[in-house]
Amino acid sequence: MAEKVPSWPRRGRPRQAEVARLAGVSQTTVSLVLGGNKQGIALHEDTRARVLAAARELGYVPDPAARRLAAARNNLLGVFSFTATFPTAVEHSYYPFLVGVEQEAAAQGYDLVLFTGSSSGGAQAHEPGALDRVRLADGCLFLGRHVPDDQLGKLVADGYPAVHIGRRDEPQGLAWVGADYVAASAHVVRHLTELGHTRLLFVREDDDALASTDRERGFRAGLAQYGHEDRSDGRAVVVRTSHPEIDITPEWVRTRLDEGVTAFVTEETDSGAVWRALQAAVTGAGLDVPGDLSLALLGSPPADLATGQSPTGFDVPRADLGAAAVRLLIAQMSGQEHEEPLVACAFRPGPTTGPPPGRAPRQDPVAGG
Amino acid sequence: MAEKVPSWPRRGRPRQAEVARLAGVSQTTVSLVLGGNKQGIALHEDTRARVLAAARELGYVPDPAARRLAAARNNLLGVFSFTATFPTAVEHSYYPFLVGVEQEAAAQGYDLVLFTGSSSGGAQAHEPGALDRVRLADGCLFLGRHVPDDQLGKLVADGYPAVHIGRRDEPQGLAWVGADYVAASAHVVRHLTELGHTRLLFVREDDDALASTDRERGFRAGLAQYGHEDRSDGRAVVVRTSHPEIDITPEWVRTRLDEGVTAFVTEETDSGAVWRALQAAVTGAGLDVPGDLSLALLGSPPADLATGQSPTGFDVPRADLGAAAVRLLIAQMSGQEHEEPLVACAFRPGPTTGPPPGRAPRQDPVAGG
DNA sequence: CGTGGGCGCTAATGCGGATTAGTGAGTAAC
DNA sequence: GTTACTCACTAATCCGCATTAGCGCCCACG
Repeated sequence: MAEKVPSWPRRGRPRQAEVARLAGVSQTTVSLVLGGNKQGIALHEDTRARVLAAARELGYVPDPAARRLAAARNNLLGVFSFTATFPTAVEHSYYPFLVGVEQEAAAQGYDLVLFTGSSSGGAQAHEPGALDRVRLADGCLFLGRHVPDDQLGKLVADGYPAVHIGRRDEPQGLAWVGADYVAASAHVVRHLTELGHTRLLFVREDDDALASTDRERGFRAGLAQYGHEDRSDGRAVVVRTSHPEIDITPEWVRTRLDEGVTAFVTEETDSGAVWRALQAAVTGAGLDVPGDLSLALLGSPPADLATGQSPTGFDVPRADLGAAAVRLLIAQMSGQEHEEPLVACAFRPGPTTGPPPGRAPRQDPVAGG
Repeated sequence: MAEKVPSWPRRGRPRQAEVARLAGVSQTTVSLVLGGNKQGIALHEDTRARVLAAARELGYVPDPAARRLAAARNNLLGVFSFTATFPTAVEHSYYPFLVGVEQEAAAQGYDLVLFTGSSSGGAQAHEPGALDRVRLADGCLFLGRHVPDDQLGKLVADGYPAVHIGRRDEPQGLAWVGADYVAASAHVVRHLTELGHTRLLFVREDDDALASTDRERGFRAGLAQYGHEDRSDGRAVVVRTSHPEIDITPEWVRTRLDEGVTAFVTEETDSGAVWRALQAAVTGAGLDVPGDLSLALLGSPPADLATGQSPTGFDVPRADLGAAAVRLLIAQMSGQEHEEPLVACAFRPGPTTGPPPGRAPRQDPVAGG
């Protein structure tokens, strides 16, 4: 009869038992010696040396699986995203986050496990139980808004360490890290104010993502803080549009300018539609930026427009967010309390803003700055 | 006395034993049901259902380490790169490969474990044993030329499933997948031949990377195959330069043209120096492409020049390579023999090639095509 | 009315290493 | 010459799961 011979592990790689035999000691002793004997058990120096020699001679390497089984942890952090983590379409890529995640994870001695919504032989993330796979890791990071609430909630309720990248309210108790859009947006308002602008207009798409809402809040807060409130005459400071390419025409822009608006602020979105429309309209109207008006973008321009110099605005520190998420997750795993979940965005000076027409930039610092 | 309670794992994560208790069966039965009962042991359908329900309710997920220890598989594929997997500098990014790796792995029901050279609490990849971490996964993909040979060789010798992305000779017996530069380069020669070019010049940097060597081989093979051999008068068909920006001047290009060269072929490199120099020289000489001469690039242009339309040449199918690597790895894990390790490059028509000056493109297919 | 044979399920064991509770030998103390 | 302790090391267990041998039970067959 054929011997039953396991395909892989039995080949070559020596066990502690083999080392023990060669050194003339027990497996326990080998484990002790190679494990550094943290429990301080008395061991003769000669024995130690013999074991070490034997291990070296056989080329012993511990089996990580066995080690982790015994140690009850695997030094693995999960990263789960509903969509492919590495989509072909670059604009939806999580890559920038992963840069930070990987660095921080590596620094903390963790490896990463990538779970994708479509993995596990066709199981989709919305199927019940699809998220359970992540339990394989010591803790898990979640990206994207499509992760199903109920399943995530269950993990959290079980006390499984989980951190969402991006602000998220839904599953109660879910930890998250997010960019401080409010402060960053207010900063842009401050910048424009310092340049001398007195009437700013925020143009946003008509959806209610938290990221959009936060930016609007920051914009309004900035207006209030930097003294735009009193100059307002009741006209809207924020406009919404669901069809930027239709609504935002050269005429529309001209009309706004006639009303006294000198600076337009808009936000980064998946499509970048508003930013595109605004640029097209301004160009179409034959206007000069920043000569005739200033433009600011709360976030980064769409990838396909990112070739030249970026417009004034701020950068979402995606790598920092990833790193912060890892730190928060690890803190959570070791039972520590939350760190600060908000990460500051970096203000980005740019060529699209300048003093309003016929006005020199203010030299004095704005109040409340 | 205080109960002995391990910090994390005992929390939340259910064991088969818990599932068994809930379902009112033994741990063995749970293992059988969840493991797909490959041994064909008779199990009542009701029992099966109860176990499944219990497992779902508890959110059971197998411990990969335990699974691996007991059965030697955990549906995890490793991805190891010496440098950070997500480097900040995009040009060295493994991203394109990962796109394919992730897709194929997901399709095959595997999750990915990312190992990095700098992980594991500061252990560096050149330290002995640094690569052993990958043994947690069922098999591992390796990227980059800096993976230490000796350690990789040891894994391979141990029969650990490993596949290198990119051709690699060094550790004996290491499987790899690579792009078929030879065929693709020959194809470019064919294309130029069909356009009517009779004297082609291959300009390459002075290094001996396998990728470069293969392209030259393909170029030469193409010359032979498409009938350039007999038209040769002994002049070099390949030139090497270690300082492209110095050697390749407008005058140099003019001289080559005077010698009868009508098409220049060069290759993708990290820096893209030859391609840059060639473009600069052609522009400097006031020559028109493809009116006065044709240019072809064996690979992709450097990222910063990739804005417009890409030159004639071919694309390295990085995503396909990643996917092929996964397939090869899985085949290896299941004991099957090697698949074809070479992946075809896609010929990329482009605006930089056309008929040579004063000559209409050939209408008849070339011989041997 | 044995008994052979599914059927449905479980006890027992092992994977490789970490940990805990000892065990035996030697020495010191009373 | 017991008792008391150290010292140096090991037997036994456990981690979580997969696998194997085998145990009752019920039915059919002779």
